[in-house]
Amino acid sequence: MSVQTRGRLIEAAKRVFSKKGYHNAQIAHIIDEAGVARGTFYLYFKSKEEILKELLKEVVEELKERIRVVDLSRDPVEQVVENVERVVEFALEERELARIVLQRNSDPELFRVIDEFFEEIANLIEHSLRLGIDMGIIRECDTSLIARGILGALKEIILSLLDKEGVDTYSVAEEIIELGMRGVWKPAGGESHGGSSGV
Amino acid sequence: MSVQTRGRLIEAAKRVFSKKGYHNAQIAHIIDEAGVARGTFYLYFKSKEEILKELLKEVVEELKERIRVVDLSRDPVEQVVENVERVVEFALEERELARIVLQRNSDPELFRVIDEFFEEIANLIEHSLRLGIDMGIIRECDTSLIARGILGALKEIILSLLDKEGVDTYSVAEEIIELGMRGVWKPAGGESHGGSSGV
Amino acid sequence: MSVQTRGRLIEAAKRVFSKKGYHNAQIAHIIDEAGVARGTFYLYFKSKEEILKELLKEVVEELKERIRVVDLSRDPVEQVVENVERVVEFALEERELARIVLQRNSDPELFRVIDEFFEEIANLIEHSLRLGIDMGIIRECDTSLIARGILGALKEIILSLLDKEGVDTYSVAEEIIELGMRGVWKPAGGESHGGSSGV
Amino acid sequence: MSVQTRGRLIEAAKRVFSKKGYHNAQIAHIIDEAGVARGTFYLYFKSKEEILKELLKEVVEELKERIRVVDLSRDPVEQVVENVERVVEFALEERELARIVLQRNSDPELFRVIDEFFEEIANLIEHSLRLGIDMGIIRECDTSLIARGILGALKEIILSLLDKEGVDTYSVAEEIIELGMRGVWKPAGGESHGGSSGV
DNA sequence: CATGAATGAGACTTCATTCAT
DNA sequence: TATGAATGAAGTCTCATTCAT
Repeated sequence: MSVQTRGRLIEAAKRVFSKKGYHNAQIAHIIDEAGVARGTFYLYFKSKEEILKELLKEVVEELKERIRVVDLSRDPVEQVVENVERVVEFALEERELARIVLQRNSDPELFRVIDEFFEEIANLIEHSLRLGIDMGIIRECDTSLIARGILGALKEIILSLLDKEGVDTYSVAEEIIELGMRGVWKPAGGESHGGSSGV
Repeated sequence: MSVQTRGRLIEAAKRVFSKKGYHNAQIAHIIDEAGVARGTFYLYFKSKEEILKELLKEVVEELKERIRVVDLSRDPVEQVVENVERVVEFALEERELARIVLQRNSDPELFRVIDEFFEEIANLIEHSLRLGIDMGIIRECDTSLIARGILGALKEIILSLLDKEGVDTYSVAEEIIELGMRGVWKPAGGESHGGSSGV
Repeated sequence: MSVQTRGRLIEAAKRVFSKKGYHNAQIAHIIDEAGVARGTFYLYFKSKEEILKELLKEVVEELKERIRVVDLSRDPVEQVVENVERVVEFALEERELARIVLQRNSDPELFRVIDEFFEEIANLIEHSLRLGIDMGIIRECDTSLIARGILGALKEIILSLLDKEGVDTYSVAEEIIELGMRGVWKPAGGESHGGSSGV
Repeated sequence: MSVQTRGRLIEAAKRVFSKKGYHNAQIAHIIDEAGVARGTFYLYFKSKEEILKELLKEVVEELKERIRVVDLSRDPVEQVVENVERVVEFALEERELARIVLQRNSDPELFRVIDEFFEEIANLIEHSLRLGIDMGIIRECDTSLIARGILGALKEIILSLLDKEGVDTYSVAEEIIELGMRGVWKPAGGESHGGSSGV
C-alpha cells in the first residue's frame, strides 16, 4: 500500500469530482488523471463511493479544525471573522474539494457527512443568535430561519470566490459578517428601513 | 399527443427527480409513477435530459412572472418583500420543482438554465445595491459579493422551508429582507458592532 | 415478457452450463447461443446465478414427479424399477440438465437445491432399507452407508449413459436394481463369496 | 527453492480448494493460508491451474500405490477388501484432497488426470467382472454398467465418510464389497427377489 | 529466495433508447 | 397514440499474473 499512489488517486479524484460531479465522474477518468491502472484503484478504495466519502470526511475534519470556539477574552465578532476567514482560506487552498462540497448534490445517501456538517454549523449559528438575543445585542428574529440564511450566504459567497484569484480572505470574511450583522442598509436619517432593491 | 399523458409524465418526473435527483432517477421510475408505457415517454420527450430541461424552463418562466420590477410609486422595500413572498409561495406550491432547482446539481451542462437564472437574479440584486449606494441609502460594500450572499441566504432559507407545513410566506419574506437590510445586530448603545456568535 | 425468449435463454443456458460448467460459462455464451442481446438476458433473469437456480429447480420438480411412492398393491421391486426407469428416461431426454446436475459441483451455495434433493433420495433409500430389514427381507447392514452407495451407483451409471444412444431404459433400471439387490456374485456352490476383482 | 515453502503452499491449496472448490478459490486465499507473499506463489507454481494439477497428480500416484494387483495366493475378495480399505484410509488421512477429487468438478480440462484415473479404475473393475463371469463366479451382467455402478458407490460412500470421525476403515471396506458382491437382499425363502424400497 | 504494489483483460450488470406491433 | 420487448454501449469491479526492489 503505497501512500504515494493513494495520494495520487485522492488528488485525481478531487479534480475529477470537482470538474464533472460525482455521477458523471468515471473510474476511468480518475485513474487516467492519476496515471495508474484500473486495478490499482480498487487496491486502495473499494468503490467510487468510498473514495468520495473519504474525501468528504477529510474536508469535514479539516474544516472543524479551522473553526475555533469563540471565547470571551477578545472581541467575539473579531473571532467569528477569523473563523470565517480560515474557512474561506481553506476553500481557496482546496478549491476542488470546496466545489465538491458546496455543490449541494442531490444524493443525501452519499453526502450525508456534508449535510450533517452543515446541519451542525446551522445549529451553531442559531445557538449563537439565541445567546445574542438573551444578551440584548441581537434583535428578536426567527433564529432558525436566519441561521439558515447566514449559512446560505456563506456558502454561496465562498462558491463564487472559487473562480477568483488573489482574494483578500480577511476582507471577504469581514464583508460576510458585516452582511450578517448590519445588513446593507445605511441608516442615514431615521427611517425604519429604506433601500431599494429588485428582489 | 395527449396533453393529459404529457402532464402525467411531467408531474411524475417532478416527483421522481425531486426525490432521487436527476442521476439516480430512471426512466423506469418516471413511467411507473406516471402509469404509462416505456415507449410512450419517448413520444413526448426525446430524452431524459429533455424532460428535465422542460421542467427547469417552466420553473424559470413561472419565477420570472412572479418577480415584478420595482417601481417608484410605492415603498420599494415593500415591493421587494412582495417579490420574495411570491417566490416563496411558488416554492411551497411546487415543492418538488423547488427541490430540484435548489439542489445545485453539480452538472452545469444540465442545469445551465437554472444557473443562468440565478446569475440574472444575482445581477439584479447587485444592480439594485449599486443603485442604493448611489442614492445614499445602501452602505458602501463589495456589491458582487453581497449580492451573492443575499441570493445564497434566499436559496437556503427557501430550501429549509420545503419540509415545513403552514408557513406564513409574508413574514418569511419580511425576515429575509430584514436580514439583508439590517442584519441581526440590535444597535442598542452605540457600538459599531457587538454580537457574539460561534461562526 | 415473451415466454419464447425466456425459453430460448433457458435452453441456451442448459447447453452452455452442460458443456462448460457453471463457472466457465459466461453470459456472453448464453446470449450468443440464444441469439438475443445482452440486456435481454437481464430482462428475464437477474443474474447468472438465478438462471442456474431456475434450471435446477425445474430438474428437481420434474424428478420428483417421476418418482412415485411405492404401494403394496404390486410387486414393490417392480415399482422401484419403474421409478428408476423414469429417472433414467428423464436424464436421457434432458441430457444437458442431467449433466449439470450429476457433475457434483463444488459449490454448495449454488447447488443447494440439488444437494438437498440427493439428500432426500438417500434418506428415502435408507428408510426403505430399514423397512426391509424389519420385514426380514433385507440383510442387516450399515443402512446409511449402503444408501449412499446405491445412490452413488445410480448417479454414476446415469452419468455414463449420457454419451450413449439407443439406451434401453428398462433393462438399465433392472440392472441397477439387480446390482443393489443381489450384487454381482453368482452363488454357485455355497461359498460366502468368491469373486475376483482388482478393486 | 525452499521445499518448506512449496509444502506450505501445497497444504494451503489443499485446504482452500477443498473448502471453496477450484473456481471460487483465489490465489489470495492460498497465500494467506500459507503465509507467503503473492510473488512467492509464482516462484513455485506457474499458475493456479498448475498447483491443482500437481495436487491431483499426487493423489493419483498415492492411490495407485495403495491399490495392489490381486494375486492367487490368497482369497481374492479379501485382497480386494484390503485395496478398498487402503483407499478409504487414504481418503480419511487426506480428507481435503479426497474432497477435491470426489467433487466431480465440471471442468474436464482441469480434472483430466482424475477422470482418467477413474476411467482406469472402472476398466479394472469391468475386467475383473468379465474374468469372474468366465470363471463362473460372477453372474452374467452388463459389465460396463455395473463397473460404473460399483465405482459410483465407492465414490459416494467415501465422500460421505469425509465428515465422520472414528471410521472403522476395514468394516467400511467390507460393507462396500459386500454390497457389490451380494447386494442387500436377504435370500430367505426362495423368491427371486423381494425387497421394498422407495427408489 | 522473497516481497507486494501494480497491472489490465475480461467478466458482470445497468439503463437510456429504439422499434415492430 | 400506445405498448413493452429488445437492444447494446458503457460503466463497475475482480483477480490471475507480472516485475521492480
